[in-house]
Amino acid sequence: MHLGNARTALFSWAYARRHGGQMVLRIEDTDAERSTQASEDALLAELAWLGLDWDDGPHRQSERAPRHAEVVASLLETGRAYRCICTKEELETRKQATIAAGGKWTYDGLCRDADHGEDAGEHTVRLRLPAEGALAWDDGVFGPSGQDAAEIGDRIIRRSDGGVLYHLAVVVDDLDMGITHVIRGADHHANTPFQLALYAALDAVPPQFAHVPLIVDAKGKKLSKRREDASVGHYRGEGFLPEAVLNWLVRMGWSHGDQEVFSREEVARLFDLDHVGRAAASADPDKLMHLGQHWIKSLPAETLYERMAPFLAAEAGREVPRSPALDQLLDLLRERSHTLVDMASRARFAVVDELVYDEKAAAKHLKKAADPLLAALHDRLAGQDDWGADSLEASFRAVCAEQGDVGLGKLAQPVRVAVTGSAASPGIFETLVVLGRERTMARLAEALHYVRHHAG
RNA sequence: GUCCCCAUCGUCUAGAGGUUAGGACUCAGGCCUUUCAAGCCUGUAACACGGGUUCGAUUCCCGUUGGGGACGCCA
Repeated sequence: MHLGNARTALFSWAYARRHGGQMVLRIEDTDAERSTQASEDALLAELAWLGLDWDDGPHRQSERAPRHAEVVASLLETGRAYRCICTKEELETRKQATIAAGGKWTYDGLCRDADHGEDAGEHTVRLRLPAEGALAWDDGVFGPSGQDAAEIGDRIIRRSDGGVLYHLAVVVDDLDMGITHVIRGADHHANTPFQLALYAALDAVPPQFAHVPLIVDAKGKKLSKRREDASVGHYRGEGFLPEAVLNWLVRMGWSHGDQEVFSREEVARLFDLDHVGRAAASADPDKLMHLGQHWIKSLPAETLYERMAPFLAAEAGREVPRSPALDQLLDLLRERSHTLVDMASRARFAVVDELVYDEKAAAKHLKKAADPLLAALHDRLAGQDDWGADSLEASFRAVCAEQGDVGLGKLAQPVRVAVTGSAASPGIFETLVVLGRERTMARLAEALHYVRHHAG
């Protein structure tokens, strides 16, 4: 699911929730080429992941083909639509000629009054637009909008293969499903007048339309569907929390004063079309990073474990059961992680058996100079009963004092590399507590061996 | 090309005639400190341009420029 679609879905959902309405999910799959079962499954999965639920559906537009055909037939019957036998090639030729002559092209109406019948051979069906008058509406975001009917021209509503076009299908479906509010991307703003003509031809009252500005890339261009970072699934895979992605999306184009952080519930309570802006917004990955961290920090321990479990398992190569020590570790890590992937890699040292030292970290901290410090600490801890953070700290400080009154860092860094393999981790005492006595002692011994045999 | 839309820090935005133009992200510096973060403090940084209207325009109007969208027998 594209970021733009996701945000549109979010706004629609929020609007419905805020106003006590019903959210209807309809999949517009009349283009068989682009609509696959896989794409539909992905869409539903992403919606669920974001926590956006619906009250009705999913409906598939493709299943309503008979109804669409029926409506076209009745439009033909009443003369509000007509058969057109102009071929694509003829149309293209006339269009180019018109443009070359400096004119503006809309369908020239050649078949408009020709009254072609069912026996016309291969033909399309066009909607007959009023010769004059405006097709106007009051947009929920853009305000008064509209275009003269004469500028639009009679457009095709049924292809020569009998399939119906999107514009006809949406209008019929929205009418049949009793849709009262349509919130969609601003790329549809210019399509709305034609759809209004369709409502008029059907003697129906159109719903309220609100067009939300597009999401563009860093260069200001419309997000291409081919860009992998334009999809919700991409961020999900990166380990971002759905809470973060939703928060990120809702702030593109919508604001609520100075508030930056919104839970799904708050969005449902506060969302408002009045504060949707009109300018396109570009998606800023840095902001997502920040929100990612914020939401990881905010999750309850239990939820955090549930979200982390698959990422932890991937890192460890096995299921990692929840335990008090793991919860403690996750708590230490949540402040410094932007994504679940990030956090899992930081937790790696505690869930694997074989530690691999980060090359640079080992070169810098596991040097000969660390030997006496590490050895003294190892001996001292071997005789220590209390494995609490406070006693560990006392031991560290005692070793530093007796080894020439060195700074704590001189000891802490080598130990950090020894037990986590990395030069960066949570506080060293907490880290040792989480790791437990046995593994700490083993890793200290290994590091000592490394210092004596590999270090330069 | 035609029609439509948009325009406040690099980015997301607040602002709806009178503000030291606010917040957030990013960036820089500082504090804290056993590392990495987090947190706290400070700083850099914006009303595209030109005309009006007005005692007074970021705010209203017009134009210019720039950007975007739509112009399909796609959705």
